[in-house]
Amino acid sequence: METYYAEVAVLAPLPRTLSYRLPDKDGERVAPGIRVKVPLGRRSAVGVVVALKPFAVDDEAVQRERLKAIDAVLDEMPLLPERLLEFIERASRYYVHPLGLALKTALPAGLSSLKGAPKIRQTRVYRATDSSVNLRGTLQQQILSFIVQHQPVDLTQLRDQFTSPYPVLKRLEELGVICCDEQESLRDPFVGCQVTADQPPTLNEAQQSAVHSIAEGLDGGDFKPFLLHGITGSGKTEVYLHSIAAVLAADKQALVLVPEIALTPQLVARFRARFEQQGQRIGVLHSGLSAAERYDMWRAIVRDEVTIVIGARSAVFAPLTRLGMIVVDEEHDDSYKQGEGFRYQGRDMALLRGQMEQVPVVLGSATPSLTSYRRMQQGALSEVSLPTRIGDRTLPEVRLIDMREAEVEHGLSQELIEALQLRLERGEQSLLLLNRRGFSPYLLCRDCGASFRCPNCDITLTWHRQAGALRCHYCDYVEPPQELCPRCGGAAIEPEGMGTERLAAELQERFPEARIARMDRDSTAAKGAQQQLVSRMEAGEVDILVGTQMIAKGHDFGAVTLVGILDADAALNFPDFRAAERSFSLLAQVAGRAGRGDVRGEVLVQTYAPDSPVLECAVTHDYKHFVELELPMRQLLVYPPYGYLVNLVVSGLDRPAVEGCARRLAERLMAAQDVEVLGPAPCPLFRLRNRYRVQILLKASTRAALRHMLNESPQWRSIFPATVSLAIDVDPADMM
DNA sequence: AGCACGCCGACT
DNA sequence: GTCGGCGTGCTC
Repeated sequence: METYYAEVAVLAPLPRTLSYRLPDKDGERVAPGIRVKVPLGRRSAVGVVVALKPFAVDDEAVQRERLKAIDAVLDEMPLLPERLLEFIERASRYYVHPLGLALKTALPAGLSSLKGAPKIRQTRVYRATDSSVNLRGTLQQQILSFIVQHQPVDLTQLRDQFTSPYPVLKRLEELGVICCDEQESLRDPFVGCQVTADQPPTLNEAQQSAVHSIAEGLDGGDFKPFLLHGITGSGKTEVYLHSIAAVLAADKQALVLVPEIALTPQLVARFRARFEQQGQRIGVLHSGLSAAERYDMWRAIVRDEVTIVIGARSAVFAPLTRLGMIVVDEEHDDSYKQGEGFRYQGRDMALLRGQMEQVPVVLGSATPSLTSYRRMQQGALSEVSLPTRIGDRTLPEVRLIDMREAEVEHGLSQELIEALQLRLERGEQSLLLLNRRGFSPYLLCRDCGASFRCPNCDITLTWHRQAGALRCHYCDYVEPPQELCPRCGGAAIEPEGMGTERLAAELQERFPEARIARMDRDSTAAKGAQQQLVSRMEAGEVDILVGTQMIAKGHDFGAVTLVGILDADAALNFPDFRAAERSFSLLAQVAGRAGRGDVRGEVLVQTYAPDSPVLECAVTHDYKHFVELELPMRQLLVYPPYGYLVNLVVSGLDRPAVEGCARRLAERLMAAQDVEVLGPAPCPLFRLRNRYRVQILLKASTRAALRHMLNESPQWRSIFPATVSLAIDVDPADMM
C-alpha cells in the first residue's frame, strides 16, 4: 500500500510546489531530483520531484482522493543530487523566483519540455568472450588481441586502428569470440583538439603562499571563502591549478566559473594540459554547446565521470556530488549576473553553494568588485594577494589623451595614430577597444534630422553595413536600409558615429598594408570563428585587432604592445551607480592586455574628461586608491556594498496601466519604515520589446528589511491586472 | 507558461 | 442572432 505522495516543482511559473500521487508504474523510482511528467490542468508538464512525504495517517484516503497521479517517471536516476536541489531551492527563495522556473534555468535546455529531450547517443562496444580459440586470419588475430587489451572497445577506436574492421568483427562475432553491445556515449566537445601535457611551473613566493592558504582551507572541510587579488599577469590561473591539484588529490571535484567560457578557450586548454594526462576528465558547460552536448555533459557529471567542471554562470548549478572547491575567475565581471528571468548572481551563488557544501570558494580578480572588497574588509573573505607580475614584468604605461584638444581623424587622435604607425613599423600588435558594435550607432538624414528608430524599443537602430541591415541591439528587429529619407524624401542619409565595423574599415584605408581584424559579437557569431581569430592573433597574422570589450577578457596575446581605448567616457557616463567601478575594471583589464611579452606596453586612453578621478586611478594602476575614492561615495548614498537594492520593474503593453500599477505599488510600499522606496521612474530604456517599463528601486541598509518586504510580494498581485507584469531583480547589476 | 472560461463588437 | 477578441484565473 502506497503511503507516500510526491511534492513536485512543476517547470512553470507557479507560486508553490504541487502534490501528486505516485504512479502505478515505476513508482519505486520516484525520488527527489527525478523528473516526472505530471498532469497540470488540462495539459501535461514536466516537473522535478523535490520531496516524498507520507500522507497524514488520519485521513489518508481523503487526501489521496484529491491528488492526481504522476503520469510518467522520466529519469532512471536523479538528475539533481539532493544537496543541489536544496541549493536551488535556497536560490529561488533568495531571488523571489518560482522554484520551477529556477530549476528550469539550472537544468540543461531540452530537459524541461516534454518533447525535445536530446537523444542519448549509443555506440557499439566490443568485448572478448573467448580468447582461447585459435584463429586463422592474421587480421582476425590482431583485432581480437586489440580488443582483449583495450576492452570495451568502441567502433571508432577500431576504425582508427584498422582499415575497415567491420567484416572481420562480424566474423568474430559469428565465431562467438567477441560480443557486441550498445553503450551510451557522450559527444566529446574536445574532439580534434588535442593538447599536450604541461609541466607545472615553479611558483613564485606569492603564488606559493596563496596556494598554501587555500589548501589549508581544504583540510578543515569548512566553508572558507577567499579573495584572490592578483594584478593582471600575476599568475592567478596557476594558483587555481595548484589548489585544484590539491582538491583532486583529496578525491574531490572542482568547479571553475569563468565569465563566458566561449571567450576563454585558452583557460580550458591550460586545465586540460595540466590534468588530462593524469586521468582527470574535464567537463565544460557553456552557451556554445548544443543542447545534446549540454545534456551529455550534465549526465556525465551526475554519473561522476568528470572531476573538473569549467563553465559560465549557469555551471554554478552543475550536479557535482563530491565538490571540493569552487573557483570564480574574474569575480568582478558583470556577466555573472543573469539579466532576465531567474536573475541570479553566479558569484554570489557560488558563495552560497560553497557555504552549503562546506567547501572553500576562491574569488579571483585583478580588480575585485567593491562588494567582495568590502566583504574582505569585514573579514567575510580572506585576502590572498599576488602583488607582482610573473617575471617582474612592468605594468604598461597608461596615458590619457584629451580629446577636447586633440586633432582627430576617423575617431582616432593623432597621437594614437602615430602610436599605431610605430607598432606597424616595429611589427608589433595593437588592440583597439571600442565598445560599440556595428558600423554606426545610427543613420541620420542630413536634410531633416530624422533617424531610424526601433518600432519596439526606445532607441535608434544600429547600421550594420556588411550585413546591409539596420538592427536593434535590444530586440530582434531588423529592417533594410532606405535610399531616401522616409520623412522628407531627401537622399542625404548618412551613418553617424563610430562602431567597430566602421573603425576597422576606416583603419584599413588609413593603413592599407596593415592586417586588421575585428572581434565582436557579430564577427564571432559563427562556431569556431572566435577561436580562429585568437589563433590568427597568436600566430602574428594580425597587426591591429579592433573589438568590443570581448577583447579585454581572458585573452593572453603575447605580442601586443599597444592598447588604445577609444571611448573611455561611454562607460563612465552610464546612468548607473556602478559606472565608475565598471569603467575602472574595464580599463584595468584592457590595460593588462598590453606588454605581456618582453616589451613594455603602452595604453592610450581617449577621453573628454581627463580630470576624472577614475581615469586618474587607471593611469596609476592604483586599485586601492580607486576603492578609497569610491567606497565613501557608496556609503554616503547607502548603495552597495553598504546598502542592499531590489529593483522592481513594472512592464506592459499599455502605458497608462503600467504607470498606474507602478504608482499604486510604490504607494503601498511607502508604508515600510526601514526600506527607502525610490520612484516609480521610467526605466532608462522606457520602451523595450514593445513594452513600457517603469521601475521602483528599493533600498535598505539590511537585507532583512528587504526580505521582509519581498515576503509580501505574492499579495501585490492584487494590484496587477494580468496585462501588467512585475519583475523582481534582487541585487541588480544595472538598472536599464 | 498554457489553457479555458467569460463577457463585449462586426459579421451572415 | 453567433464568432471571436483577449482580460482573468487556475493549475495538486
